[in-house]
Amino acid sequence: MDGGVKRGAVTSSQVAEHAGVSQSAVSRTFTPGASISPKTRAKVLAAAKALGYRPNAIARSLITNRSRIIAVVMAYLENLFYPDVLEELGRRLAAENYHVLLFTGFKDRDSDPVFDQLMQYRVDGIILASTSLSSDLAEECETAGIPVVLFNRTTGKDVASSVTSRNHEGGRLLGEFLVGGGHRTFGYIAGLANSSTNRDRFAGFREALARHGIDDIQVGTGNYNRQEAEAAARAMLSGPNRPEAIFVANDHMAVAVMDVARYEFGLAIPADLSIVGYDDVGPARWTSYGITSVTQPISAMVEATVDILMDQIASGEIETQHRVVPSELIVRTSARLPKTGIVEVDGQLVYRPEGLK
Amino acid sequence: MDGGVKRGAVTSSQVAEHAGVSQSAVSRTFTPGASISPKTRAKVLAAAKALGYRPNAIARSLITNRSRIIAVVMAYLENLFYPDVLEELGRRLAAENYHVLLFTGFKDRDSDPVFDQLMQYRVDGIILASTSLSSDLAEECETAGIPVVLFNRTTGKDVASSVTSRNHEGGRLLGEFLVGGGHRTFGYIAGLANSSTNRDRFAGFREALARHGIDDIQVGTGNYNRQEAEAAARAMLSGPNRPEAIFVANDHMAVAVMDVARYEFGLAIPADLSIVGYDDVGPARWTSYGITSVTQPISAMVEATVDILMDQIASGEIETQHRVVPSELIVRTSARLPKTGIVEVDGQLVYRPEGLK
DNA sequence: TACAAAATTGCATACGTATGCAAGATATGA
DNA sequence: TCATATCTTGCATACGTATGCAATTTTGTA
Repeated sequence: MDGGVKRGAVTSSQVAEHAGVSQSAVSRTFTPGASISPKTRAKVLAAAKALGYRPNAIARSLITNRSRIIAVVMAYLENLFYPDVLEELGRRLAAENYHVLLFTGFKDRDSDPVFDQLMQYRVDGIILASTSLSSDLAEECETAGIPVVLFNRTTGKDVASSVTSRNHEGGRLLGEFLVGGGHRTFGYIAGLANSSTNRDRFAGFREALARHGIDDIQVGTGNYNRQEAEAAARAMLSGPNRPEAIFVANDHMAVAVMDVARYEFGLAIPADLSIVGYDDVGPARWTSYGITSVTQPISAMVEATVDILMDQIASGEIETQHRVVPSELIVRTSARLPKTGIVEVDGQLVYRPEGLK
Repeated sequence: MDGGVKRGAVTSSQVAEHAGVSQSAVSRTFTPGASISPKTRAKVLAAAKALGYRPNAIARSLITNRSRIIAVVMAYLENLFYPDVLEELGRRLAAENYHVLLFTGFKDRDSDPVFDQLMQYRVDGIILASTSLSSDLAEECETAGIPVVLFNRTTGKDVASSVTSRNHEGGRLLGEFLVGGGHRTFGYIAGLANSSTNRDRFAGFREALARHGIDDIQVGTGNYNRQEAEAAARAMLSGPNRPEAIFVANDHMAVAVMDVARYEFGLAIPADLSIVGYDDVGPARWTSYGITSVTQPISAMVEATVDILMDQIASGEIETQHRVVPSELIVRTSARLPKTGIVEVDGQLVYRPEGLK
């Protein structure tokens, strides 16, 4: 309630006065490529240092119409895959001199107010890593000229760019791998029904099994949630026809399923039951689990995401792109092995059967 | 390169014209508590809706000198404790109508450029959850009037507010617990040497053991890093005097240590070796690990953090506060149990020995 | 040395919003 | 009904920076 007390906020005008130059000169000193002589530049820098000046990004944004802020929407971070992505995004965007405005910790259905908030900050781009985008919101971004990238998901319509890995192929590989390992009965613990990853992975899996004449797959639903996955595992394992192998739609759930199988049902893995997962996330690599899993190459996916954004921001043109990065089946100890197709790459065992691809 | 093409950015003036009122009226419509009649307010809202208007938070910040942005600095997210904190922060700050500008994915020693960046956005507050603050940076925040909270760490000097849990007491509790469990030889796998959490936890632990006449503790260093923790565990377990119990400075490392003990040394836990950790983070609760651990109450810690910030922002006065929230030793299966002191609370086993506290 | 070309500088203005102030409109009370 | 108090409203200005333009200085060339 005091108004004009000095709040330590040094302005370019103050620096200008202190250096005996115009405000323009100060601005040009901090604008790469602007026309400024080394002499005055030095004077300005000295004055800036003396006063502790930092350019005000807010004021700059107002006039340049560029905030250098990217909104990242990630409803939940429980699955370590997403923090890993976030960290890599932070790194890559910082390298481009962009910053991350993070929206997390909300229920998925409450994404509209979130969207409202991020639009108010005139972000230069939006990365959606957990929420789908309703098509009218996408349209609004389109007319507002804000590039949007769906990360690890796609929508049927061509409303926004997307970056995914080859989920269909990954599912197929896992199917081949399990059939090759001699399993005869199969289960699938699904992720969110309306997510593209879940659909694609399952479709590929089913396709592979069908190719070997297997059409019967027991299905449970975990919705990419630990507890629901545990419940689904209990139901599946206590049923009359326990499958010999289970594909769990991601590692986050697979870990939970494995604990249930081992400690609630006393099953040896992979002797009594094979489990495979997806994402190749941290815990999957830990010795206790050692989950055979399809890797989603975070670095490549993030790189593609930032690529698309930088491209669209620079050109001003928003034409949706869809990047699909390759992935690989990493072989560990949670599933019985096929006789052929396993090769060693960079010290890791990888499944690369002949004649697929 | 085109300049004035319509970029879909609707301004308050455009809304004003469309509604037949002044720009001031539009501003007042979107400013809670401003003087505006219901009639014109309705007109404005209608026009705003028709044009798809959203107030420009950037321009607003420029004049109000409030960005409603909180900078969160978290160098790495590998330890699930931090994503959990982040999610809760997102939730709590959103409730206060603040937003999170996240800085992550950088090396700890590169924090100065990070600091530079966040100061440019005139953030209303700073939460440091992974980096320590050099005292001159703290001073700069002080003079700039920006509140800073150190999360899960403190510094010796009183340079910034802090929120921690009772790390010293937690360490002591773990010591008592292990001694009560009949262990006679002890190891400690340390976190970062210069972190307050590491110092406090170890000091409490050592104090408890000393009270029982035990001064000899084998010490290895994991630096809160998985791989270093594994190496430290290997060294400690292959030494001539393998300890009966190991306190690992956080769960993130404890999980790794446990895998090494079980699968590289074939030790049964807790029969051959007891392990206790700290944080009570996700994986600690998974059946495969079941780590006996001191909980750090994320919700309470985040609440305290946001409290401090809101308080200081509202008052404009920055007097450093230090909040210490209570914690509890959660008993699971990774360590042998003492005969007394274990009680059940909300379906969880908790260690509450008599006569400590 | 003289002159053209290039580089540098300051002036003035714009970005989109909030807000003090005075004028106008409406409500209140007798 | 009128005088007074309370709301509303629009005008003008400010926030801190970037940038087109014209004026000025420096550089290059003959």
